[in-house]
Amino acid sequence: MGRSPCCEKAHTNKGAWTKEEDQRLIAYIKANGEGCWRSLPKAAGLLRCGKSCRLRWINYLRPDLKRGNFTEEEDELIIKLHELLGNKWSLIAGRLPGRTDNEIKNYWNTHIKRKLLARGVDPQTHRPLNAVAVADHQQQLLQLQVQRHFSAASTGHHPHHDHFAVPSNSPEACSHSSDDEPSSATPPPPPSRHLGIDLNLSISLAPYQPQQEDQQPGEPLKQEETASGELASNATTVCLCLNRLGLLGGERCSCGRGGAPSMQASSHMFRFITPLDNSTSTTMT
DNA sequence: AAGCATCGCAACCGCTCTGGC
DNA sequence: AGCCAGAGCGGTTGCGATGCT
Repeated sequence: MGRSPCCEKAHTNKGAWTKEEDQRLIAYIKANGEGCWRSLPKAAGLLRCGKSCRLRWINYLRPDLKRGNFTEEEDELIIKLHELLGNKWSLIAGRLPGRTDNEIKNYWNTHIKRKLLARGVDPQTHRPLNAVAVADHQQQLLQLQVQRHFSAASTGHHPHHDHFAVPSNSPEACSHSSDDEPSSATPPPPPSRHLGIDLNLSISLAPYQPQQEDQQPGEPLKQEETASGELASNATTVCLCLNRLGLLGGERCSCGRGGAPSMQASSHMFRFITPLDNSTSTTMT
């Protein structure tokens, strides 16, 4: 049977958008907001498919887009995020306010790849080129875990509205021993960090908060403490670490964020703390 | 100046995921 | 449970701009 096409291709324009089309789209979205892309072109008087309208808006016309060159700090952040997430451009874009997945993807392919190669680093594995073959398997495992974790958790809203940090590679990122049993000799985990960036995974229903002015690039976001009052008080963090998702055999989580992950109306923050050690990788099939 | 090669980015395509029925 | 529409994502393509011969 097959799916009906997203638009009536015979009667739609293709190729570059004209100024007039842009104006129509902007005017319509300003008046009516985003949503229902399929019906938007007709309503806005555009001979475009809804998908094309969405892309044009998200990648080019959105008022909060930051046009212009990427900074050195953005470069490094993209590299670090890519090392952890792989080609999950929308997730990476979620950490770069004003940048789109498409923009980052293009920038990666045209600039950063070359930059890494010049450094003697493989752009896919982020390992020294001569060590790529050896490390390839391990890196793929790490990326697979992270990607699966994200895909299980972050679907449903535009990445621009996601606030997340990167999951930890540290097995200690979240203790998965029982609350009831005193935890083993393992000391309380340090703030989860990896490659110099915050490794706590938080997805918020609230819009992404840009880094604070005084915050250094690559430094963990301080949203919970610094996004002051409103967000901090409203953001009930819900633990969604893997064992609560049933991926580690249902052990009880003792990360202190868990409890019953009741999705209260005030629960605007979801935290993912993932133990990504070798033992878990085998369970995540 | 013309022709060709390369680069960079906007846009498209095909697929997956999700939610509603 | 299965189907379908809508939305979103990542890979790829097309084409204008730029550089080189």
